[in-house]
Amino acid sequence: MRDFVILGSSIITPPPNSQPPSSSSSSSTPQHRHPIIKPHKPPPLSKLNPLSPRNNSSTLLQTPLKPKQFDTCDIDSEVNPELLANAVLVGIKGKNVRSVIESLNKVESIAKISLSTHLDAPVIANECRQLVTSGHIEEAVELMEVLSRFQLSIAELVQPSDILKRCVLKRKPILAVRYASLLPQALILFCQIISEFGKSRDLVSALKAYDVMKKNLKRPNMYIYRAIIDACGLCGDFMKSRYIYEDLLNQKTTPNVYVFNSLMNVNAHDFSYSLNLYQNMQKLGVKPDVTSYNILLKVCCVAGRVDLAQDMYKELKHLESVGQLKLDVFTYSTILKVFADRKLWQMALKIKHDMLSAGVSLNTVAWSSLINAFAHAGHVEQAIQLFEEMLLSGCEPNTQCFNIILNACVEGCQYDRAFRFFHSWKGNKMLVSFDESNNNNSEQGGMHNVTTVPTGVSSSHILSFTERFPFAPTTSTYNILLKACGSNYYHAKALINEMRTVGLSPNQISWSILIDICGASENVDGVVEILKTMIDSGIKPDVIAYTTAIKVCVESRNFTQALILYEEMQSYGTLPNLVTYNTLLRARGKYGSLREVQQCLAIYQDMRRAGFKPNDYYLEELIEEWCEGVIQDSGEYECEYSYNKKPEIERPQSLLLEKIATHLLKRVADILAIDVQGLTKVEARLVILAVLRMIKENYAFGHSVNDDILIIIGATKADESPSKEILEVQEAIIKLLWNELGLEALPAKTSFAPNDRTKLQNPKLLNLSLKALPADNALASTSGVHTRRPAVLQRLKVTKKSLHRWLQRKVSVK
DNA sequence: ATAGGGTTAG
Repeated sequence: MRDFVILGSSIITPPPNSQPPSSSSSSSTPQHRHPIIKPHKPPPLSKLNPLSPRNNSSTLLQTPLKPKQFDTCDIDSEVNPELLANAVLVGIKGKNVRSVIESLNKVESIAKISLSTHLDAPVIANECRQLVTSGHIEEAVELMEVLSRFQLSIAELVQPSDILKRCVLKRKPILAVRYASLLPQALILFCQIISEFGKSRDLVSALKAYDVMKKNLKRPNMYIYRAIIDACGLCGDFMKSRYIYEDLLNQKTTPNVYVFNSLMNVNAHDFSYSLNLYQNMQKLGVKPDVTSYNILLKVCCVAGRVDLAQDMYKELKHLESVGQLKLDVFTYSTILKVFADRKLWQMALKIKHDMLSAGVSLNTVAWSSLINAFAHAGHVEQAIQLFEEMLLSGCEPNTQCFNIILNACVEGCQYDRAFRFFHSWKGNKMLVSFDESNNNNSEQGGMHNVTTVPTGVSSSHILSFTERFPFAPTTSTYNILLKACGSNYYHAKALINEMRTVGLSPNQISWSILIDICGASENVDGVVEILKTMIDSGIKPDVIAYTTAIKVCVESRNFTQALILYEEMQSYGTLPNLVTYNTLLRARGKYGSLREVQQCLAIYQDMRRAGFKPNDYYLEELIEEWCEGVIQDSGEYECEYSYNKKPEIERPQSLLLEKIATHLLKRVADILAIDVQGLTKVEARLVILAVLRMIKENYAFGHSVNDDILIIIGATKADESPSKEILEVQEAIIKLLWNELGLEALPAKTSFAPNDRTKLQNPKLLNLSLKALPADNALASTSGVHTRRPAVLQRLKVTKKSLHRWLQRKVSVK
């Protein structure tokens, strides 16, 4: 490290008299007079480093290494160079690199000893290579560092890309930077180090390398900034890219257009942030280029903002017409995808026309997007026609393009046709062993005619073209084909096996589709088995796989298994998302027992805790079906469910459930009050309905209601109006009781504070309830004495009389 | 130097 810092800074701050490394006169400088190992005259970059994008690196490169100036020290300056050189070679050959390095470090100064004249460069180079290939990169780099101090050019010793790749593999960012610092093309290599770590998804190392580089760079280097920002994007850590950006701004450095483009690209999924970057860019006077606009179009695309994308496109077209900029094939491809995603095939066709009149020819990607617009819209024939047109225009299809055609067939429910294409492209080498007639009959549904009548001509036509092109199916191809299996589980399983025989492996998507297919026959056991197979084969089921499996359970009315999977996924660290919760709650109609409803409520609570917006719609449906549904067929439920059982409360930590539990555990005679304090209006509604259902069911067992029931809504300070939340809950409860259940609900005096005057003075509430609550005003105005109680309980009273009426009703009023 | 296309759950 100590050496590196010096070397690193020497790269960044060239001595005033230094020459660029590519300069042909460099060999005459005094630094380069050593005869055996060639002086610093780098070979062409392309040869030296296949990774480097350009040979002309003069703008990137700063200077050759400045030799380290050793401190004057007490080391023997009379060392015999020949002896030392010999010792070095012996040390190297004896694989004692440490001792070599130590020996060399003892040498005080190149002015006093010209060791290099005595060293045999090819031997050292060979040893260095061996050190690298045997994996001893630390020693190799250290040795090269020492050698570089003796003016020995180390550029030719080993392929830089080879060492760097090993450093990336071994996650040695600092070693990589140390090594790169020894070479004249250090800055190019710096960028490569960062991007290679990024590609191997090792952002930690990329950032370490970046930090070390930054410390040794005098000025911020835009290439390096762009590299680290892209690495953040590759590793999915867009937040890091933002910190780097802020760091730049804090240094009062203005990023260039490339850095801004990379930033926008990495943050493309955050619409407002990207737009903000674009605005800042303009504020700082950085002129956007076509790429900037292309990325902004992509931002609109991922945000699903077709409107904005269209506006932008029009604006760009205008800029083009006044000669300010030229739209390229990327621009057109992106806008094509915008339309393809929305199935706007007419608009996509218009873009194709625009391209042709602008003289921009469609490439494979543009064709693919165009075809996909038709595929998504279910227009199989047009998609295939365009595919042929593409082939005729001389554009070569690739696997993704083939996949789009296969998917077009699948989205058009022409499953058989998808398989025919697949097999013809594959040259019929691998037919899956399944009964094709069975597939035809069971999978085609209403589209059966399509697969037999008009397709023959078109398909064989395409065949004649596509035979010339290589078709290498990928996992995506097989996933599309899996969908083409419809509900034929055996066919799907055969495809999964086929994947393995062609060297592909099923991914999460493959397994999810298989789960879905298996579930079509309500085969819950099969689904559980697939999840197990998935885990055994090293693929962790993701949210979608679990949610699909849960969907199968729910649709097969196996709520218990659904809950097991729900628990299992969390124990494996896979968090349920909104879809998962909705899938579980969607099963509301399938629930009957109190316990199942409670489990459902627990899920609802989990959902809220996980930060998802409670889905009132599902919840209200749940309650309606559970509570009011029972009212409708009140004659049957006694035998169906046992209400003497104590309900099992699974999550006592949940406030809602806790409250429901407290109420439901009480015997009917004890139910005097329903406490809904701290609950939202939806939750309060739930608790009340749950208690009412309990009462109703107990009534069927012969227990009646002996008193009014109080509903405690919340506490209010004596001199203040009830909070907005309390009033909202109260309003909802009154609405529920009066309008939906036909129960009589009146404000109840509280024992804490006799003055309830403020309670119903909220105009909103008055509007809603006064006409239904004739007793209310009288009650509120009776008391005139202010007390100084700290809290007033906001309560409603449900009258015994109305409860009796409600209990005796056989059919719901709804 | 940066940017574009295909497959999964409600």
